[in-house]
Amino acid sequence: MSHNMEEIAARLRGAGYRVTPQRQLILDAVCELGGHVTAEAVYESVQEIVPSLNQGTVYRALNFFCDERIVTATRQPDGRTVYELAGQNPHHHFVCQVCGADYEVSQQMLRPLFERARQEYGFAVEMDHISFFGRCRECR
Amino acid sequence: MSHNMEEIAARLRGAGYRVTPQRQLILDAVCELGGHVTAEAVYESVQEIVPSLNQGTVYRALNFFCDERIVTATRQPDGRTVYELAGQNPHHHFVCQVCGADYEVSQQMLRPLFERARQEYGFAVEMDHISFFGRCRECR
DNA sequence: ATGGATGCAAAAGTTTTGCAAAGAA
DNA sequence: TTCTTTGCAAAACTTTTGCATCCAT
Repeated sequence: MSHNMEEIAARLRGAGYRVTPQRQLILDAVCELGGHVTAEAVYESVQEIVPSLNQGTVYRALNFFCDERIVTATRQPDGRTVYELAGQNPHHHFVCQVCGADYEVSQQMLRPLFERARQEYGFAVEMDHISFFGRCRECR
Repeated sequence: MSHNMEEIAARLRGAGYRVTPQRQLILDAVCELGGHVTAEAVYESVQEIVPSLNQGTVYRALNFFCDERIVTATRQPDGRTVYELAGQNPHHHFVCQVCGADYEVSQQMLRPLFERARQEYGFAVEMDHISFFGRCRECR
């Protein structure tokens, strides 16, 4: 998956935000590292290019991108937050707790569950990026 | 929901663990506070009875009970961990992000999803206590 | 030039841990 | 008595924040 920086940059500038080299680097890192990435991994990655780039900046940028729906954040059971480029359509994950294998799951697959939640409880699930942890075929 | 301390105590002793007043108090607190409880809330609760009881002890006891499958832990989006007495049968939650309303959801309701995960991906979901966040009927 | 973003460092918030003392079995 | 658990305090870990400076627009 990749991101179109031109388009994103235009949108951010239009909203009064600024497109800085730091933000671009950080978004590139999220993209290139792929899958679920920790803030720590992003920090280490961008620091190889610009050693002066600060951890606080990484967190602020990641939170900013989350607010702007450019990336999504997921809390893992271990307490850390992982980030991922937000695709055009929401999706979810099956993540193997043993080997880390990561299967992307379409929103459609959860629809029956969400539909039942709405019908039986009047409850609207508002999570657009759920990770289900378990074991993959190889690790069972 | 309640817990049978006699039974739990016997099992723990049988496994070589010790049943201390602190552990009993902490388990009572999880039970009486009901629903999803933070370690902080447990700490405050037990401290009213035994002011010298330490925070570290609370965390150690809660982790211990999790290991023993006597309570379950859930990471919230805000980063805190909430605990709950583990029922005899696993269940899940719909939690309203606005008012905190908490609907218990049977394992059965998630079974079709888990079944598809197994069939289509060979993936075995191993979460026995998932919280889905969203909005309840009243808060929509 | 203007005000949003960064760097730096300190702090906040939650959870863990080393160690000596206490206490359950 | 033995070995687990507690209390205490310090630390670990992730994330946030105040403020002066910098820089994208």
